[in-house]
Amino acid sequence: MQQFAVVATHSISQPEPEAGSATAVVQLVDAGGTALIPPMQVYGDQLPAVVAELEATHRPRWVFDSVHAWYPGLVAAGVRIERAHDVGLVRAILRNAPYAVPGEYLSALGREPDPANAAPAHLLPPARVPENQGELFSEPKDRSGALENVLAEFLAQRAAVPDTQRGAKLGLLLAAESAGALIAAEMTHAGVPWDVAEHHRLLHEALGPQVPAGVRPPRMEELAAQLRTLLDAPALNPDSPAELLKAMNRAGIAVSNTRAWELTEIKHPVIEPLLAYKKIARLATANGYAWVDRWVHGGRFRPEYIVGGVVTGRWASHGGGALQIPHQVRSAVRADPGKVLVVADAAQLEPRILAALSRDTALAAAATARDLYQGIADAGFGGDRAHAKVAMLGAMYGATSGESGRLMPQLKATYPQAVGLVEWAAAQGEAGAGVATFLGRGTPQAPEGWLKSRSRASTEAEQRAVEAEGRSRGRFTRNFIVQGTAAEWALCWMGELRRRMNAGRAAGVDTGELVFFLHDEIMLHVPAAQAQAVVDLVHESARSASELLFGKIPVDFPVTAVVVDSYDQAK
DNA sequence: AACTCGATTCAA
DNA sequence: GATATTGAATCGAGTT
Repeated sequence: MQQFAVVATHSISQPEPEAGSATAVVQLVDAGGTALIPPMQVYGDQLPAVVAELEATHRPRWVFDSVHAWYPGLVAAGVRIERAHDVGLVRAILRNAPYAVPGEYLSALGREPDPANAAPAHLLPPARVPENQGELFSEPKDRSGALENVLAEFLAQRAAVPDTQRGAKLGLLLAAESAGALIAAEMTHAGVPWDVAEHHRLLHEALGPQVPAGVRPPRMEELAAQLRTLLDAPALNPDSPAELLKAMNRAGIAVSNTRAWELTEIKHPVIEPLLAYKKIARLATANGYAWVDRWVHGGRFRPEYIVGGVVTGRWASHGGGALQIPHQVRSAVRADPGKVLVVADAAQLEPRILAALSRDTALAAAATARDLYQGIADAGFGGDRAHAKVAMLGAMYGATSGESGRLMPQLKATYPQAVGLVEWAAAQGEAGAGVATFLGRGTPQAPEGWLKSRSRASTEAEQRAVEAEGRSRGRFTRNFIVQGTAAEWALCWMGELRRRMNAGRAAGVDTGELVFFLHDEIMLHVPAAQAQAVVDLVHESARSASELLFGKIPVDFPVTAVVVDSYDQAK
């Protein structure tokens, strides 16, 4: 019989014997919500011990209003749990899930504003400060955090998942999302191993000796002086695009912006030092000494992951720019002595996802090639891989013009099912309708009055604007089904991997830690002796995730996994 | 002083 | 006339 352990700050119906001193309450229930043991009042910092005990004896699925609020404290105390249900994350999915059972719960969700449309997550106050064990589990004791309410919403959420094939997929999504929240907390706790000395060395190499904050590093200052001379602008601040643009125009360089990739086209003595300046300026401001001081502690970079933070279901992140660790500094991501990094990524995940989604047998056949784009090239582009790739990316992103747009008919002729699916998704979006991922994560509702404003446009400029907006939403829905389903695949991949690593650990093998995740790429920090075993788990998990999602279909989802000492050695 | 916005560059 | 998706983060420059 499946059991659930609900964790909350307090209980309404079971006032504490010693008022004000209990810091949490835990209730074990069955699938119908019936209590299996009396609710347990937890005092002081005893929650980790209580959770560890129940996990060992009952192995329940843990129900939290927010895993992000509760689990980091448990992980810090050395406690891990196998399964969870994150009421908040599930609420966010059900709000827009087209296959959910309509009813009172969904209606209630529909009546309140979607927080996803509110302020970005990083602007909201942090849910919890995992610094002080004593205060760790003392939330304000409002009704909304009460155990009865968490349990009631949990049961409503279970009831909202229909007992159908679609419901099974939705249930998988909800479980995977919650598992993701556990993984996110564990990864933040583990941290990316970061070699500060190596980072400082490469900064010194590129920028010159370290200077106080606010002072321009020596190599940048030298280049700035060159730029001032070459542009005959003695007061130029090259950090100001506006000033730079004016100075360049004055020097007879006809540009309308100062973007690096456009400057590469221009022949002028100033271009080379300018590009050099931009390159190291970016390094200094985004990942320089200040970045290391602020974000690397105890040899670990610990970004916070925001599960489901992107509409498509991808993760967002906060702190240190974890979604954009530049290749320039990846040599500083270095395994501890005796350990190695296992870096794995899913090769050409999104087009393979499209093949599976659309059941396009021709595209599936191309996907049996190790290099999918070469497979497409050989099938319909005369072996021209570059053309095949831009055409495919264009189909998934919604390119209408340029080379990619011109290649679209050719691609559609070869893969009518696949291209037809993304075109259908785009049409849905343009018509103001929504679409859903394979497991059933739906797009948010188009803004109120969106269609109305389309028909009400009077002037020609207004008309053009609403048409552009419609196409924009079409590109969004077109990409949503692919990016969102790819995110589901990645979530299942990690979930499967975590399960196997936990099993290994339970059997006494140190399988190391997941330390980083980025869309279709994972990094593990593992004892060198276990590297090959972990690589095997990574591959096994990918196969398992593919079957978990799609069943047995003729589409391969190969992953590459390499064992390295530092991140720059991976691909 | 704090906030907002555009420009830019980084990532998958 | 042209337009590809999703993000994070920093800076300068203008605003409140």
